[in-house]
Amino acid sequence: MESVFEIIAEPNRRAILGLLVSSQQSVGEIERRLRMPQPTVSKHLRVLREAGFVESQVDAQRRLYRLRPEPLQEVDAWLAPFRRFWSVHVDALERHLDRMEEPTPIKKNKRRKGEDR
Amino acid sequence: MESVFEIIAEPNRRAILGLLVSSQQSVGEIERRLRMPQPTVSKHLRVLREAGFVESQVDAQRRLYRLRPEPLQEVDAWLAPFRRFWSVHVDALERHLDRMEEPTPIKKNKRRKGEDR
DNA sequence: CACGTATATGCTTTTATAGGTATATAATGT
DNA sequence: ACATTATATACCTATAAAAGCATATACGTG
Repeated sequence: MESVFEIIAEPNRRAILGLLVSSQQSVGEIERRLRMPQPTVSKHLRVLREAGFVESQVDAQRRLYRLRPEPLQEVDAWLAPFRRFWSVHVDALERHLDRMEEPTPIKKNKRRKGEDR
Repeated sequence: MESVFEIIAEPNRRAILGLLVSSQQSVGEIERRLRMPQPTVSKHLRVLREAGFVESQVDAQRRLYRLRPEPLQEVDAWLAPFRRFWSVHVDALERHLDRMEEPTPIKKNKRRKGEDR
């Protein structure tokens, strides 16, 4: 499990991260809220911990897990160039739609055979 | 392969998306630039296409693939609550570091056994 | 010290997916 | 019609990882 992307590919792990974003939780709380077997929770928490997504603090027999920002920031950073891409394309779409406002000569269908979408 | 997260978990697919962000490419161009066997490229492109990350346009024997924004925007949307989380925590860290500027009484090590990080 | 509670780990089985190689399909030019 | 180029797909194998269950470890309390 090398990359942060593989870590967040697992739905249960995303659910756990989603829980922890509001506040820290014990393993048992996560177990109850997500209705997930305890070993499953512990195993996913281990993966998340070793990848730096969460850290734990001992509180008697409990372990309180809380979020750490770095790995998700890494995902955020990876998205940066694509954000630029799609803002450009929203602009292009808007310009296109603007042109649609004009008198509207009816166009022929120019789609070619084998082209999708 | 249900979720967008599983799709981008694969490094070759992320590489392909990274290539396409600048401009559309044919399968052969992707193959050469990423030094990836052609069937590998085609298979990953199929996955990406079926998940809506890319679309293709026929150009003679070639197929030109280009990016579509929606699935990555979905990832971006998933990150939103975490962004709020880490901006809060950067603030907290800053306040903490500010306090460190003060006269600095030497503290004892309070870490408990079994606590990580 | 025995017991209950909380969490972690070990083992086994199942499943999904990526890679490799060969081959199929499609379009083009001669 | 045939050869060439470009891309897609089929089949097989290897591998990794998730789930389930049992069990181990750790702490706290009577």
